[in-house]
Amino acid sequence: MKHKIRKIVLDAAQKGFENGVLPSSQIPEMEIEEPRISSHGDFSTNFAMVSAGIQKMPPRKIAQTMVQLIETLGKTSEETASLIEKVEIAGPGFINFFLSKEAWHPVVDRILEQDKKYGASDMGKNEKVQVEFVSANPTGPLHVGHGRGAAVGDSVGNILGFAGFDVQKEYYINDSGRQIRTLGTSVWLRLLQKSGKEIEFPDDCYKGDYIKELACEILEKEGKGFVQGDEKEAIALCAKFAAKKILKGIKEDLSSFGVTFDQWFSEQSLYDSGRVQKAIDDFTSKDLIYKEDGALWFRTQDFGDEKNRVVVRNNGLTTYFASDIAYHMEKYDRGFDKVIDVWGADHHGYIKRIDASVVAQGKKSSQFEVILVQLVNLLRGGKPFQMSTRAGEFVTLKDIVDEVGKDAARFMFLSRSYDSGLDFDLELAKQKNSNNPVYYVQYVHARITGILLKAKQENIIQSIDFNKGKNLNLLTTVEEINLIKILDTFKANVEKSAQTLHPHIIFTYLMTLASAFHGYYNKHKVITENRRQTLARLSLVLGVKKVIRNGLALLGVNAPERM
RNA sequence: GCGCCUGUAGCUCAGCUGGAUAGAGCAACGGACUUCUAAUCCGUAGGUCGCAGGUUCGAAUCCUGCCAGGCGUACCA
Repeated sequence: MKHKIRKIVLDAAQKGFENGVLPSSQIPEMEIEEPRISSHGDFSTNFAMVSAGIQKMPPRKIAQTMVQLIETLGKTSEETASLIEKVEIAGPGFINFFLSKEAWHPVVDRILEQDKKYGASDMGKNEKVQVEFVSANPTGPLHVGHGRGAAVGDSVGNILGFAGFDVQKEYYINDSGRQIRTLGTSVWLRLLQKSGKEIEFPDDCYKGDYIKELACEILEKEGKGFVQGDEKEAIALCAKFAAKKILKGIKEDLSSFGVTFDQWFSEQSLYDSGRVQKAIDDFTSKDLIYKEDGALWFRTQDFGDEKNRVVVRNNGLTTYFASDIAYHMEKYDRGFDKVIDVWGADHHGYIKRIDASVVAQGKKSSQFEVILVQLVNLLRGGKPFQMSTRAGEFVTLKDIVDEVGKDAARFMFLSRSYDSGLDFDLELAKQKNSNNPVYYVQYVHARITGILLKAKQENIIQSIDFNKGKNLNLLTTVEEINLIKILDTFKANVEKSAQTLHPHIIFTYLMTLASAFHGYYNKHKVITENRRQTLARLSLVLGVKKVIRNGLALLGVNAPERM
């Protein structure tokens, strides 16, 4: 609807220039906005104010001229005439448009026709985008923080896909390097303890109970003789076994959280294929890497980092940064126009150096973006939930999904901007009332399904799903027009969400739509004695149902038929 | 010290590519089920948009400087 209004303004301005009532044909940046206050119309533009300088006329004078031009336009264009009820000038020079009720009715038809595609956009122009998220080390189960990252990454991927991007979701497995060796050692030591050896468990090893369980499993599988074997070999075996097992658990936990990946990418494969070495050689030949104090340094400082960073330590081992460089090179080689990494906020110090490596290989800084997800504060009944990472006790993602459910958890994670820290209250997420936003929105879907089922039972409609609106001109109450207006903005919200990479925009939108629907539901009956009006209202609520479903799908939340 | 994020109602937060009287939920108080699901709705009350300057016809929104909180500042991952 907004772009229709914009077109009318542009046409009018053009006409004004041709007629000589406006001295300039230049069109400045202007806004078409939806005023908060209904007395300011359905749409409003600041055209007159921002044109004052160009036209060398006072804003209100321009506005007056424009109103006349738009009225003239209405006389020649039937579409414009049927769209606009009246145009007013207000305040310092706002031009306010009041639309006719009929102008809104086609929106319902569009929703029913487009169904699951309603709200989709071609804004991404099929551009190839990769979203990499979670990528937790396979050294332990996923915890709450990973959950938020998973929800955000998955959702951003969905939203970008819906907005016309060609999206691939990827998980990077850190299956190489020190922490995997530490994992192996941890399991090995627990295993030795199990078999009766007195060993002090080091502080820098993983302490969770899952390590002990893994040790038991290996012991059972390999038999008692295993502890007598070569230690180095045994640790390597432990590491491999544990990492594989843990990764399997991670996959399961993510899957029950509704998150699936298009690709799981192994860090080790970058070493095996020689890509890490190739990246180092490549940068060295371009003098981007130099040797100092026995280590190899990448000149990230030349790209705005605070200091240069080590890629190969003086003991000959590569740092994670080295494989990260190779990994990001590999991503672009796969043809992605844009690469998005979702990281926990505690990693923000890494942005500059990865960005440096991206720019150093000739990509634009805008082709790489990091979504920094702020930390989660876990609460229970309003009280902070202390987690002792040192003792290896923490609340896992699985615990949360088991306790509050996938939908509630995901909705909660996506309810706020990831720029802000998030309080996640387990008690609150479990409540099945208005304290818990997920039910508020899902309830709309269930309620509407109930209405449609009843209408079908009473033979008012043949099927609870149809793709053409009926008697839409009978939708005339303020609540109905208001609902349609909200439905109309869905696509704009999807686009904004895709552009800013902020899923909570969809959350906020769904809450607004749900609130408008519940209000309507309590004020008006859908099924009434008036059959024609009933059909009109059924069309409208079916539209609401579809938009709720589409929106929830973007967040990875189910839309239940019944609750 | 430096970097990133945050500061809006008692609480949790939207709004931040500048617009006309700053919103929602929770909590508080008062109402609405003989009805298509009350997991809902309606009403009342509640704000120096951290502080101070600046840009602008117009600033919660942009700029600068402070103040406060979180996180980070390794040849760790």
